[in-house]
Amino acid sequence: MNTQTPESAGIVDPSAVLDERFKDAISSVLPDLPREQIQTHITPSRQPKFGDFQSNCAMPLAKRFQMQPRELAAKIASAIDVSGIAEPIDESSIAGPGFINITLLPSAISDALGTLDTPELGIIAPDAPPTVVVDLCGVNLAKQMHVGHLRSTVIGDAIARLYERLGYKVVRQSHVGDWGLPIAMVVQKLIEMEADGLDLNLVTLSQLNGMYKKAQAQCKPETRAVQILEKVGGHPKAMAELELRIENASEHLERAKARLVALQSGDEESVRVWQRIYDITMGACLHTCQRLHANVTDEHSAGESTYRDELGSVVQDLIDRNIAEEDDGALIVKCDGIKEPTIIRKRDGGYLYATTDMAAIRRRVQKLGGDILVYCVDSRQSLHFKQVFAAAHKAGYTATSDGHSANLVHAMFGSVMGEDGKPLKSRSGENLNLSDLLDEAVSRAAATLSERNPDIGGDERHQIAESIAMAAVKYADLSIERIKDYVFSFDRMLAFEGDTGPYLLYALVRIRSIFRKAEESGIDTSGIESAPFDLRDPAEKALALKLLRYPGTVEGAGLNHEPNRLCAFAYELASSFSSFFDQCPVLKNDDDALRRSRLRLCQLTGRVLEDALHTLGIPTVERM
RNA sequence: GCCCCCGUAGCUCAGCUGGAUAGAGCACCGGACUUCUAAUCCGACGGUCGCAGGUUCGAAUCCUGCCGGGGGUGCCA
Repeated sequence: MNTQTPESAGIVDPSAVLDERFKDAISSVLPDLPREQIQTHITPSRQPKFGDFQSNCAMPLAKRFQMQPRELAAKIASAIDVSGIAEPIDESSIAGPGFINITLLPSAISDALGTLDTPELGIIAPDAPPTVVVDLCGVNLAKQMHVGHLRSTVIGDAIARLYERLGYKVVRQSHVGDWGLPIAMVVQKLIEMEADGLDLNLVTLSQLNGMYKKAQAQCKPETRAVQILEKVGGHPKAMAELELRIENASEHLERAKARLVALQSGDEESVRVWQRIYDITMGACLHTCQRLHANVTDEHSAGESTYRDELGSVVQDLIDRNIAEEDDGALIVKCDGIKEPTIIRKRDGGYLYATTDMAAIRRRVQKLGGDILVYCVDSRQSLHFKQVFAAAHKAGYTATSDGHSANLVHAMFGSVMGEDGKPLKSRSGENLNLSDLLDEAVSRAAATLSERNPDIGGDERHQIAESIAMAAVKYADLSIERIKDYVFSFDRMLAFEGDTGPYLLYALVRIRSIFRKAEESGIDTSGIESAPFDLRDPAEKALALKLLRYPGTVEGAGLNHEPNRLCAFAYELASSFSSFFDQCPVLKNDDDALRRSRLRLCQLTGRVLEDALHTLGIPTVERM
């Protein structure tokens, strides 16, 4: 009953076949219309009563050729040959203003599922895969990761994984903030503390973070306070105290500036301390990335410091070719359509982050071979990237080796908000530390787990809780539209019910449980991957149709840099499976052929769900 | 001032290149566990898609204006 007919063998996506058949039909009805101009507008139907797919081609075509839409639809219906793929299409298939409803043949769905059921799950890599450089994570030296880094890391990694899944060549780049005055302040501070007996080998990132803040405070003159005091008339003692602090601040600042010069010129002691700061910071941050199941490692780190020898040549190059011009002592690049010029060198001769980003674009295109550059960075940087992208285009830094221009994308994202609607902060008003936040998610997950499933204990319980927590946090972050601010809520993301990471893991756990159970009961599952499909129940048909949308969804999510599309798919798939699980007995089924069909459907669903989760960077568990 | 982003059910969010009666989850109400993990399933309730125009067979989606919220805006990153 499931023999693949020659004409339907090899169908991955039925809508692709329907697309061809509709093009044939439309060509015969409208011979003057060039085939490559035909748009068949085939989409999955929203409601089962409208069939499985529909074509909305008749309305726009009728308009173009000044015909009645329903009349044209009728002509297409009588001309089309859907043999081997769908139920015959006739007048009764036409609905509303001219929708043509299509119901697939059961055999066509089965065949398509069979074609999907391969190691690559219907996703075919391009012959000549382009290179994508993904900018993500972007931690700063001497600072702990906070919620701001969560999104860049999680979304950036998901975008990278999507491209990898599509077969593109992916290069991750973490633009580490490891250069400049703030770092020099910490270096200076650390050198002073070391002189007082501090052992650098025992310093933690948390301590560095404190020093960073302290150093910044020490270098920040409180001139504003003096102005106010002068205005309202302050106590002489307070004035004296403040003036002393300003004096101290400028001393601290001078020492920091001197330290920066020393560091930049390669002074041995400065570099030694800087390296220690680097190691401490990256050790902790990369560990957090690992915990998040984000593929960000040492080899992906491309700190600002690595560009230090390129900044001068970039600036000189822009001057030589008259791309940049001097303005009020600064060096700027003007770009059409952007009012604000891009400043690439300050009046005092110093370089800015735009300069570094110009060098980074040049390296990423010309050295790393990037055809697409994706920046997964906060939306507040949108003007900056607009400027830098335009300046890089103007300078020709986006020219690829094959003569094309690289595509530069700012995959921006919104802020993480607290449940009060304000940016998420700790009780004391500081940025929320990311590893603390993850710890809390884990302990909440562990509490729920021991309540739901007390049988799981010890080490396994901890590991499962860790995975559930990461799945919850990451799914919450990935499943909403990137650009929007989102409200962070432990209660919602770890909820017992609903559209959450745990729900997806649970669906997978149930699938795995079926196979464990089958083994326990001695049910033979060997060769299940070639069992014929029998999709007699509406729930299994719905599940099958959902599965067929996987390759297209991954492509759409990847090329548009929108992981939330794949999240939505994963949720819908898990949901379809849950309905199926509820309505279609698998193991407790007397019909051996049907049981094998359903086992294969479970297996395929499990593979697709697992693949989707892996592509999103969400860990899975065996049981929960 | 100028520029960018957002505004969909009480709450949190979907809605792919304009397509049928705008969909989920939470909350609330009613059902389903001697049955493959009920962190589940099924049903009910719930919306002037910020407002007003425009484009057209058709607009949450595209265009213009306005209102509300957020962000950015020449020498920090």
